[in-house]
Amino acid sequence: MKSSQVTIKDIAKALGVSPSTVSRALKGHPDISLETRKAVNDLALRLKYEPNAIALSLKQSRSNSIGVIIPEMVHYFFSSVLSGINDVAYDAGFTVIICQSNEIHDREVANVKALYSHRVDGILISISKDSDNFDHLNFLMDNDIPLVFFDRYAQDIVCDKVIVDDFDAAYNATKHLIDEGRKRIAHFSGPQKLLIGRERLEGYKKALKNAGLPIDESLIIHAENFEMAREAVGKLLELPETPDAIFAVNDLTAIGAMLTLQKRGIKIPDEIAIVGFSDGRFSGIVEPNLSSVDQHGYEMGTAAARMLIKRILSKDPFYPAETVILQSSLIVRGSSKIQIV
Amino acid sequence: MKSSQVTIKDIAKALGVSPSTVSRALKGHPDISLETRKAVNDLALRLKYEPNAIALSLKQSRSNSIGVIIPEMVHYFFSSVLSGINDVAYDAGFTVIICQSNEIHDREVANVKALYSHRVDGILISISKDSDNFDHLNFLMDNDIPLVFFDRYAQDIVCDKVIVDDFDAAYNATKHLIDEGRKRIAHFSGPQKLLIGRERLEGYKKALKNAGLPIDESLIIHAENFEMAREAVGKLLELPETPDAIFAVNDLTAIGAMLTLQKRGIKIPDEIAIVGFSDGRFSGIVEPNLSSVDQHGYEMGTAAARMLIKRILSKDPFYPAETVILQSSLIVRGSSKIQIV
DNA sequence: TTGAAAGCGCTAACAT
DNA sequence: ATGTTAGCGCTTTCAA
Repeated sequence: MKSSQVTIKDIAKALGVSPSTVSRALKGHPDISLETRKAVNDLALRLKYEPNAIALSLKQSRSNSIGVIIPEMVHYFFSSVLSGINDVAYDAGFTVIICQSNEIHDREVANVKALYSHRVDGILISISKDSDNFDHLNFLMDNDIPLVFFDRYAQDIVCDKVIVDDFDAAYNATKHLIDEGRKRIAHFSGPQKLLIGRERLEGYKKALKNAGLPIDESLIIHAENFEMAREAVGKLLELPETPDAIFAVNDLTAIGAMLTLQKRGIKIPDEIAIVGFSDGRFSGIVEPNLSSVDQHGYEMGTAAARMLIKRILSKDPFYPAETVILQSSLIVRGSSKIQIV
Repeated sequence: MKSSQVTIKDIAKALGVSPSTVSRALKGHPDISLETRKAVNDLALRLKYEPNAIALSLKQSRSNSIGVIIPEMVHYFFSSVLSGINDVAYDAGFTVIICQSNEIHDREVANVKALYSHRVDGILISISKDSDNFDHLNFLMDNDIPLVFFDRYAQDIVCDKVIVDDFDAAYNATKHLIDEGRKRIAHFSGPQKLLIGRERLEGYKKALKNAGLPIDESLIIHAENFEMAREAVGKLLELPETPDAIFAVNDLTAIGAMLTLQKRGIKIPDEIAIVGFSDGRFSGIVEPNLSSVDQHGYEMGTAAARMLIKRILSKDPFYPAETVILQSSLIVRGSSKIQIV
């Protein structure tokens, strides 16, 4: 069977009616007689007719598709977000076109163009690290393509966004350690160029301040990957007064710290408690299990997709931009809480 | 600026020429005078004209987009594949519509319909676990939509596929352990319902046989997750003769085994060597680092996308289905090789 | 060198 | 209850 794909015309011709009749019958228009309706639908089924979404899009200037631009998809957090977006879009009858900027600004610009060319009804974007020119996003705004940021956003552009409260999350993680009786809490900090790095550091400081604990700069060490964490642990242990807890900017550094400490015979959490910040699902593979902040990537995806679709369907062009701040949750596991047996 | 999006007509009107002239000028058609060409292109730039891909698709019955159906995207291997697909598609000027079947057959069917409706030029699919009816895929074949399987495929459908040689990978991993002088090698096996589970088990057995080693069923334990691995280690250690190596069906179980063994004071790799099978990037976070099989997800994605695009662009409907078998590579790290210092 | 016209598949206002 | 027509944005044959 090499039939070029079956169209409304084919059905019309076969039944000796006009294309418009078929179109109406297919969508159960009440004007059409039950008889014709049945004939049309039966034949459509037999011929496996599927509507041509392209033609529909052109006609209605609405493609029922949304675009997503993401820096990098091989990443637990981002792929979770994508998954959430996909599920919501699917339920709402939208298809999702996903572009990967690979953290390259020019590619992000090209992605925007491609999505615009395909006349997506809206775009979800997490901007790439090296983006500082946002002409491409302003172009979308000028052309009334709804835009929603998730996780990373451009400060100058007024539109919907979904972000996580990193400050709050760091504050809570640190406070948890304080509540557990820790007094000298170290922080492995992330890149201070990135907002998340700064926010997490600030949340940590705030928690100390609130608890009346001193901020000791020698306890704050930049360590954003596994190897740096191992070195950082070395530095900490050389300190005249060693810490009794570590709040790490991500799970990888937390685990790096744990393993290094354990190798030196230091008991976790008894001597040093540890809390990470979730990039993945590492928490279960260390002993004791790692306490960590869950960033709810999937929920971020669903929230962002819902906002976008709401805006697409809204007729009101003036309904104001919203910001959703997702709370992350601290999952307390064995690495930070001494078991009372 | 609320301009509804600028079209060729707008440019034509503004310049007092016909739409066809604009169309031709835009693509540098030699018939059009240099003067007109320049005028058109300048104005297009000024007006930020972007071609309407929808209209183009309708006209040419070619959408320049491909669909991907994937069981689950929050997964290191699958997201790597997606990343590879995306990069190749991007370079070839195709957009990618990604659908997630969530391992649900009905959803996979719905995904196929949606992609067909959008008249994608071809589809890449890794079928969901519970699929045994393939009418939806045959429908695509009947309608001349090129199909390429990656990783998981339907045996009854003749078309391009890209798969990994799990048998071979398992064989090599086991052989490596044998070459390292191991004699009693255990296997943590995966679900035997899945092809990969069976293939990996068979590869393991074949390596033993080839080396003249006995196959001891008490050394083969079903263990597909972290918890099961811990229990499996318990069973192994109760054996009258304990193993001197473990080949695990995935990294998670390998790490579960490692940590449990280490807790019991067993030295790795000295007393027991371990090799995993890569689901992610866990290998670096244990000490010693985990030897593991790299499945090259990204390369699978690029290979599959290239096959599909080649077929889309090919004019020859008879060019026969191909199967690409990707070799995976064993990455030997500390968990299976005793360092000569 | 340029324009007019038709058509991709579908829908909707306007007939009848 | 159904048909006719026009048009979404673009390309392309044919004509001028």
